[in-house]
Amino acid sequence: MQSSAQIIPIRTRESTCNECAFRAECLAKPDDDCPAAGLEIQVTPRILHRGDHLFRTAEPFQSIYTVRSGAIKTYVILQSGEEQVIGFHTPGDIVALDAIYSGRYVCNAMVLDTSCVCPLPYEQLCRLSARSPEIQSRLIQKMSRRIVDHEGLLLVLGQKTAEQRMAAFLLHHSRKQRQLGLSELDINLPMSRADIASYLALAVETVSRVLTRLQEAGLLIVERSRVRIVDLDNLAVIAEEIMDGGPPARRGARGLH
Amino acid sequence: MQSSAQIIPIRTRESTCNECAFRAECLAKPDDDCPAAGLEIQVTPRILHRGDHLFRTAEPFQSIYTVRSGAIKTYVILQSGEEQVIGFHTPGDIVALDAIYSGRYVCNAMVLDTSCVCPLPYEQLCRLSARSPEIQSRLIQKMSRRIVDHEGLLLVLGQKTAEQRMAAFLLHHSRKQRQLGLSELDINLPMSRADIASYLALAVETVSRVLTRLQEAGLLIVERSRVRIVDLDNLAVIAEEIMDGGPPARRGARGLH
DNA sequence: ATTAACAGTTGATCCCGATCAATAATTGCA
DNA sequence: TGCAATTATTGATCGGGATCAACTGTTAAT
Repeated sequence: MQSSAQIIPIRTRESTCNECAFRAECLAKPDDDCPAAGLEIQVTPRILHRGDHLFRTAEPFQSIYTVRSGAIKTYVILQSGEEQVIGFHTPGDIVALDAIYSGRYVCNAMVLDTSCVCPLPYEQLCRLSARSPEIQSRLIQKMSRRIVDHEGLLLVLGQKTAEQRMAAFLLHHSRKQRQLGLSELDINLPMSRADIASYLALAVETVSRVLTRLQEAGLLIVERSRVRIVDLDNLAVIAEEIMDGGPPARRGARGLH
Repeated sequence: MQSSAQIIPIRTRESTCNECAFRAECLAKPDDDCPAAGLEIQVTPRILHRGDHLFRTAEPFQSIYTVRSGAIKTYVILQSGEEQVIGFHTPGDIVALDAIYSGRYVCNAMVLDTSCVCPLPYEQLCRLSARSPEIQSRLIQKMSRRIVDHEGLLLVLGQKTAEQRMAAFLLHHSRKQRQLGLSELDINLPMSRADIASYLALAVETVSRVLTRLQEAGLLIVERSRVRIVDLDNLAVIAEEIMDGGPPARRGARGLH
């Protein structure tokens, strides 16, 4: 369990690990029989700042990244030259799950707000997860979650009005913040209106108008890159509860109980 | 390597396995040292017919399914009572990857055309994949692929016109058929216009009109549930190449070589 | 064959959100 | 601190696709 030289246990000594995607593996039993004990992986957390790129399209795929703090957007450049936002990633999310398939990054990943990420070299992660059913299960769980989220987003983009999309978007962030133990009413939006518009498939003007309308309706208060939710219930009514499939899980399916 | 009683090797004796998602594991070296040799899992292929349900929303999650032949649609019922199609699944696809996260099926899965599927009990698959890096890698690969596909679809729904969506849809099926060794110009569409409309977030009338328009433009010939592509290149120009991330892969990332 | 139920096509109208245009507020930099 | 550049908001117009409506195959049951 002793780590030598540059190789340190996945339970890195850096920062709190509270929101690390692999927290349960590393911290569930903080001091003794951690499931990953004895399994080693090189994890060196990185701090990045607004505007930094984590990786860019077509670069060879090396690592996936767990977001520990901050916010990251992924996007592609369309042949028209304009940027298309694919997703926003906050603490607990894993970035670059879509790169595994092709072996190269298919998005650009740009930091929106000072962030801490843990690069997990994919080759090493594979070996680790081959030896630890918990970690294997957790990775698959995260990927399944991403698929569920995408399906929810597909419904939003396909069937919902501008107001419903915005409501669903805010609600989604509200729930994520609650999961992280933060306020569910005080939403921080580190991305620009243009980013939100692109992500929700709306025009920037529409995003602006809808926010104004929701504010006039007394559902929320908009203040630059922060939104205070006043009436969460009615916001949920507008969104009509289609994003997010439901609460976490029951049977984690990590090997038979 | 001998299988006893009901437990048979994953390399099932049924049908050809040509399009089985785990084909490479089972058939790469057909007779001797198959990577899954010695690892056992209960696989009993099932035949289903048009209208049959593979599973329904909220049923407890037991198995994921690999599609070996036929076609299956997944859908949910919205609170409005109307059906929303989530996806179409053809040979080589895995159904129910989104159920892993929550431990219950989040979609209904209905058979569109006589199909053969292999139920893979998830618990068993986990144990198997914990012992076989190849199978673990292959499952993760499939999940990553699904995420990539969803991202492509998000772009289509978010940014493309009715004509572009239809073109992208047909192109997607064309490519899938080519991968399966079938004609890339003679597309079979076992789903109804309503299914296509729901999936592409269009009205049924629009699907009809767009198909007519594409036919009048000489790009294809529509004959009820079959579409003959006449001008594949220009169809691709219309779709503007955004669905599908690109060709398969280079480094499969199955343990470092 | 008859007919009912359904699936698909075609036509006419309308509306949500895109686009164009102008202004206002922020941010960054000298 | 002020000016330039960027980002956000508000207003006016327009159009793609939804919706409503009518009609035309297709299939299946008797």
